Amino acid sequence: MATASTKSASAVMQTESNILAALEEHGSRMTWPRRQLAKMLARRTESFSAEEIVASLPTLGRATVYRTLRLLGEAGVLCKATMPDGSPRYSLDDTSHHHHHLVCVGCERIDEFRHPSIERMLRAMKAYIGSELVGHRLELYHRCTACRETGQGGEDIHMHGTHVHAH
Amino acid sequence: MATASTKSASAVMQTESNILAALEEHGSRMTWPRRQLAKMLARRTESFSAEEIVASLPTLGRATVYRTLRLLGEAGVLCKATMPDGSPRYSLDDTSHHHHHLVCVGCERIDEFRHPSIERMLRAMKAYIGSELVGHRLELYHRCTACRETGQGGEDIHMHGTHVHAH
DNA sequence: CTATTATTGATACTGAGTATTGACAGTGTG
DNA sequence: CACACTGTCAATACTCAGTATCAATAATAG
Repeated sequence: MATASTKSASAVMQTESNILAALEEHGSRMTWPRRQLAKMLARRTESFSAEEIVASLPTLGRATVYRTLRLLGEAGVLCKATMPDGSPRYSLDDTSHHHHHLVCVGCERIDEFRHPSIERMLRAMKAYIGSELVGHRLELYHRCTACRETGQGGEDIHMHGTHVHAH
Repeated sequence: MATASTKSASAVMQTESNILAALEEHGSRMTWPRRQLAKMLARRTESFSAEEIVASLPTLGRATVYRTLRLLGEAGVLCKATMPDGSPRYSLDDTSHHHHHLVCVGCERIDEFRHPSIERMLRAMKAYIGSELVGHRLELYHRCTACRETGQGGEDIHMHGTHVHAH
């Protein structure tokens, strides 16, 4: 378990070779730009935006970065979470199983978690809604213990209609 | 209850004067552009994008449209939901109470709902997560009965890493 | 080694807004 | 009613988060 900030969520470290292996398994060719990206991503411990990656690898084209991030998502080693303001943020992780995001509004750390109460809720909703449920989106926003201690992320959460609910 | 597509969710109709009253109550001045917008929105029964409104009211500036949509959100008569692909969609509704969105992937209709199992789940998560929960985001995607009958929205839901989970 | 096919980067585009700014309009007070 | 004081306006330009196009090139299969 890599995180000290919560007792419940985990963030699986991915190594460069891990990432490349996943890509290969997913049926992608092994290219220099992809190796560059894997190397760069493996070094990151925090979440990041796509543009940060674009900027930090100026020899790669934008399209390549975005394409590869999508591939990594499909390959199950990268996830894309939505911040309270709606902006996307990526993070390396084992995304091959069903899970949800626990996002810190202070440091933007993204953890994954699972909890039976969620599956239970989804089953209840499935029964309640008359029609065919085809998907769902759930993110929980919190202030991790580290951020609470340092006072990070204490500002009001900007939810201007985006339907991020306080409480 | 306005909808026939599900038995559980409701879409409250808002009239032009309703909308303007909410704006006024929220402390906004009564201006011609806002009246235009209210009139236009009151006619819409389906969800819409901000750009659709910008295009359909060419005498108003973009900024005015976006600003006013935000105000309407704050005033509790408009909500902004996130589609499976991450794009935002607006819909008139009574958003003054805590609720979530039930979005049809066929016709993009947005309904609001509430269910005790969700509150129960959130309470459980609050206890489970060690840290301070500050917000959450939840949307359910479904195919409404009308769309199932007409075969709309049967295509695969594009969730390319956005963490919209099937099942 | 060669043919096939995936991949690349450049460029330009879309969608969804936000920032800036000078002009103008609504309103509250005298 | 006049005036000042803000709130609001439209235009413009900008950001961020991608996607589309496409000709050139690289990876791999046979």
